[in-house]
Amino acid sequence: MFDPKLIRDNPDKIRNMLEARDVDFPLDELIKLDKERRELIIKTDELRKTRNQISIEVAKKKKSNEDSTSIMEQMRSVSDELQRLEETQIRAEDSYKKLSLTLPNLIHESVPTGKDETANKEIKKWGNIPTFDFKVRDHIDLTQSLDLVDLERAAKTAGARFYYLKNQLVRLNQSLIQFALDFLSEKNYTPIQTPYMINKSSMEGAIIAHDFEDVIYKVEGEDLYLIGTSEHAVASMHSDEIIEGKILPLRYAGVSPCFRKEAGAHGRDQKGIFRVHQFEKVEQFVFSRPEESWSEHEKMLLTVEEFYQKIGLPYRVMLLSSGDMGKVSAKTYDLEAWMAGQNNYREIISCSNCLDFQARRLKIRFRDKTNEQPQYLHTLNSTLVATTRTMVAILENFQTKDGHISIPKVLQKYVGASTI
RNA sequence: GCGGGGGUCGCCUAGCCUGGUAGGGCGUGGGAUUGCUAAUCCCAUGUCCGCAAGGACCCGUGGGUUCAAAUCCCACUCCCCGCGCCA
Repeated sequence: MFDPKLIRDNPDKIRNMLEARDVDFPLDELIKLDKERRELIIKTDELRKTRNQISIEVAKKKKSNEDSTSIMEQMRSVSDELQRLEETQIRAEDSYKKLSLTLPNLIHESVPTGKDETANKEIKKWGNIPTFDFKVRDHIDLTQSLDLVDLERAAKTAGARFYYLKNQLVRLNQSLIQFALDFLSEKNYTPIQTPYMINKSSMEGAIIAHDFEDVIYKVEGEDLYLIGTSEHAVASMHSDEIIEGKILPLRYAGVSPCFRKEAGAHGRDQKGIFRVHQFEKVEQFVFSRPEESWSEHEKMLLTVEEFYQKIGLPYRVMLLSSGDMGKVSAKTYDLEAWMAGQNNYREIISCSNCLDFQARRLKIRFRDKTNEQPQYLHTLNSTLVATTRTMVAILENFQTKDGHISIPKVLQKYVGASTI
C-alpha cells in the first residue's frame, strides 16, 4: 500500500513499476476513485461542521429553556442529508482502499527489468560443486532406499505433496531448526514461535489479497488462515503499534511450520520433498528504520551465506528480475543451492526488502520522541532455512558411494550421528 | 462453555448512572521565568481533507435509538477474575 499522495503526485512512478512487473492494473481508475473520495470527504466534513454548530445551539437553548423546535427541525434535515452522503463516502473510501491494496510494491533501481526468471542476475557463487566417482542419485531415490520418507502413505492419508519423514531424517529436520536457532541467537535475534493460523486482516497486511487463493489455506468456518511462513505472523505482530525508535532494528528469528497450496505448480517437482504443502522454516524478520533497510537487506543475505558456508553447501546468489519478484518486495535475492541429484542450482532461500509496504498496511510505525510524528518503518524477511529443501540439498550433495549420507560436521552434534 | 468485571488521544486515569465541544496526570519536545545538579508556569504532543486559513474524525469493533451518543440499547471481539472442561 502506498501513501495516496505518492500515487496522486507521481503516477508515472507507479506506472513504470507496473510495466516492469508486467502487471495489469487500472491505475487511472484508482486515481479517479481517490479524487471522488476526497471530494466526498470535503462535502461530508462541511455538513458535519454545520451539524456540530447547530447542536451547540440546541444545547444552549435547552439550557436557557428557550424554544428549540425549529432549530431541531433544521438539525433533522442536516442529519438526514449527512447520512445519505456518508453512505456514498464510505463506499468510495472502500473501493479506493480495496483497489489500492492490490497495487504491488515499488521496485528498487538495482533490480533488473524482465518478464521472468530468465532476466535474473547471478550476483555471486560460493563453494565447489561436488564430484562423484559413482552414479549420483536424487533425493527421492535416496530417501526411499534409506527409508527416510514415505510418500505413498502420505498420499493416501493427506494427498499429493505430503510426506511422512522417518528415522534419521526426522532428527536431521529438527537439527536444522536447532542449529539455525543457535546460529541466529548468537547474532542477537529474538527467537519467536508464531501462531500457525492468523486472521484475515493480518494476512492481508502481509500479502496481497488475491494471491491468497493459490497459496494460502483457509480454515473452514473461522476467520483463520494457515500461515504460509512465519513472516505472515511476525509482520502482523506489531500491527497498529508505534515502536520506540531506539529499539530498532528489531530482529526476529521466526520458527514455524509453513503451509502452502502450491496451486498452479502442476507437474513441477511432482515427486519427493522439494515442493510440498508443509515444511518447517526458520526465518529472519527485521523491522528497521527506513534509512537502514538497504544495509539490513545486505546483512541478512550475508547471514544466510554464512549459514550455508558452515553447512558446506555450494550455492549461488541470484538477484530476481522485476517480473519474477514477489509483489510485496522491492528487491529480492534468492540463494540457490547446488543439488547434485538434479545437476542444478535450486532455490532454497528468498531474501526481500519490503520497504514500508507491509508497514503501511499493518500500521506499524516508530518514533524517537513521544511528541514526534510517527513514521512507517521498513520490514524485511529472509529464509534462513526451509528444512525440506535444505535436506534435499544435503541428501544429494553428501551422499556416499555405499548409498548413505554423511552428515555435515556442524550438524553432527545435533543429529547425534555422522552418517545416515 | 457459564458467571462477574473491564477496553478512553504513547502510558495512567476522569467522564458513563442523569446524552449536549473528551478533562487531568506522566512521559517527551519547545518556550518563559528564576542564581544554582532543580523548581514553577505556558504551548505542543492520534487520524483524515486542505497550499493555507480552517475543518472533520477519534472513547475495542459493528449496528440501533435520538435533533444530538464515550455516555442509552443490541451484537461481536479482546483482556482480567471465578467456575467447568481439557493435552
